[in-house]
Amino acid sequence: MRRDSRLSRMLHVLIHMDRIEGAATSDQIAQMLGTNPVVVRRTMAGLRDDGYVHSEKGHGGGWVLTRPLSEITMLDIHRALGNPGFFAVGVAIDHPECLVEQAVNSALGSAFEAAENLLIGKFAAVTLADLADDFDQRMAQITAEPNCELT
Amino acid sequence: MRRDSRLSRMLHVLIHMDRIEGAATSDQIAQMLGTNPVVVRRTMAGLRDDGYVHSEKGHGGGWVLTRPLSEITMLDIHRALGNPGFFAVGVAIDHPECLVEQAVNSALGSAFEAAENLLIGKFAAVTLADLADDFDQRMAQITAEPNCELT
DNA sequence: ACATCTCGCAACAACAAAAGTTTCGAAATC
DNA sequence: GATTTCGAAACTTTTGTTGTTGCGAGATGT
Ligand code: FES
Ligand code: FES
Repeated sequence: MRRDSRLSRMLHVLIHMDRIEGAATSDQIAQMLGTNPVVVRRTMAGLRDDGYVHSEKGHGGGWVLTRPLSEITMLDIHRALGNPGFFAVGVAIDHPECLVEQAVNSALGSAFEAAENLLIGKFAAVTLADLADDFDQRMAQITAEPNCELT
Repeated sequence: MRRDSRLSRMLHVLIHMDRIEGAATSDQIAQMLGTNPVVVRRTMAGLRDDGYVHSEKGHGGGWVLTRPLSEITMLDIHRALGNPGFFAVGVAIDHPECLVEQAVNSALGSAFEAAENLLIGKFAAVTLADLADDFDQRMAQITAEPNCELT
């Protein structure tokens, strides 16, 4: 089953945005992500609606962060993307009145609920500033050459 | 994103199989699941390969359990279905050498790993006999009328 | 003013994965 | 030998995502 990588991509983008001068255009971001600008706008629309970024038209326009990375958690971005379900596996509801199905789905459901709560807790605990710090540490260790337009 | 409900369905089926006389045909199971026999065979093939069920051809043939429910865990069935990934959300690998991406994916990856371990632990701890017991308790509480061929 | 850049939005096309269907064959029972 | 039932391959349908195209609106530069 194909995986939704929007969260990973958006986190990546936002941290880069924090490090560059001025605005990043949808085109630049699209190239960085190996996709096209319309997809970028579609994805970032959620972040804009939730107030994490702002978009500006015209010359020198594009996307800018509207608040410091320290005030955005991974969970915030997940929510801004529409709070998509984390799981590719779920319960079947073929016979809602069947007690076997109920017993099975209750066991499955509580396991997934526990896993989801764990994920939510972990995501809420990490700000983008934490990720940026992690990046700095990695950068300090090995001085690697970034290979794309946005450094 | 569409969810894989094979695990839920197979657990449901196996517990029913334990309660009926003789073999259950792919056709019967398909009706119970609201699908068709070919899909059932496809899905159950994994369980057969891992030795949880046996299939017999010809008159009176079909599927039978090859071991007691107490010796099968939810995790066993998940594995028998090809050990599909639990998550619908995953990391993007657009620029493997980008340290920002690495930092992001490390944070995401460790969260998913923890959640997956939690799920595996929970699934391994529940046998199908446990689910059947849960069913019995539900049955004892409310005496409901089963509505399908397999009671 | 006018050209250019950039986002916003909607409609459409392309693609991929899962599920469902059809068809044939093989083995077991009646 | 007829019938039941699984096994497997090929094909179609469905569904959701992603990518594309096209037009319009707002902002900036000349
Ligand atoms: S995409 Fe992260 S360095 Fe270019
Ligand atoms: S499907 Fe569970 S009772 Fe019929």
